[in-house]
Amino acid sequence: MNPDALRGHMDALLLSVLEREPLHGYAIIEALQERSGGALNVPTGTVYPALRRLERIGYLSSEWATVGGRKRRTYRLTETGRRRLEGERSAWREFTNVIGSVLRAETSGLT
Amino acid sequence: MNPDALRGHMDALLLSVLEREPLHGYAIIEALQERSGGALNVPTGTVYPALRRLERIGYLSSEWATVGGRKRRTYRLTETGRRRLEGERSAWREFTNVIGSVLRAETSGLT
DNA sequence: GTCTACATATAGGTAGCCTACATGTAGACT
DNA sequence: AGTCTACATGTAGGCTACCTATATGTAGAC
Repeated sequence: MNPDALRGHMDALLLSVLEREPLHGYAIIEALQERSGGALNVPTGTVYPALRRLERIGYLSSEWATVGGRKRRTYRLTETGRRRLEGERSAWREFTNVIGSVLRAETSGLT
Repeated sequence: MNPDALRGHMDALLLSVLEREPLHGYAIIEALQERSGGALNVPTGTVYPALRRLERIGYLSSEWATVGGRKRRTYRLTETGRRRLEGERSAWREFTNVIGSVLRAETSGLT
């Protein structure tokens, strides 16, 4: 997967994976792999800064937890984030329609 | 349309629009608008450098023409570019499948 | 004489994603 | 006791594609 292709879609992925339940960063990375059938291997250097950014702008909130002696920062969707996810979903649909309409180059207009 | 979303898909758009016939930059911009139903308004500062880049790496070739007193640089797909377009198309399908599979968050696994 | 459409081009800014590295715990295995 | 792997978070710095803004010029309409 060309890394640049993810540009501008990372937020949608992260918000989407947090929709059903709060998760910590490491678990988010695993969830992305699972849901994509192994295709998405997003590095920590991408995910952790992105989560912080999303928290900073109010789409996520986080709190620390200690599980089995290890510290986790668990992120959850805020109400704003949930609305944002809806926006991301419809933006995704529009995006695929637009690009798809160009790539599906019907050579013939009328027969 | 969020500009960042285009990242990594510009090449596919440009190659695709040149598939049926050679076009010059200005006409390419218009073709992208038409095919996308007006959604794609790609600025000249994006298109012209991208076309040069695609020529440099061998996907396009170009030649100057003068039409109605105006100079045009007309781009056409090379054989390599045509093969590349096929690659871009299948990459696009995979990309949308992967992202789509994450965004389509089926909350229930089995009923 | 001015305005719009046509037509190409580049310098410089922005920002998000990645690589590479740093840090630390827990548990298994030797 | 030492090593290795999985778990877990984080940052600094680089890359690069896309955009904004600007420059330059022709043709035709008004």
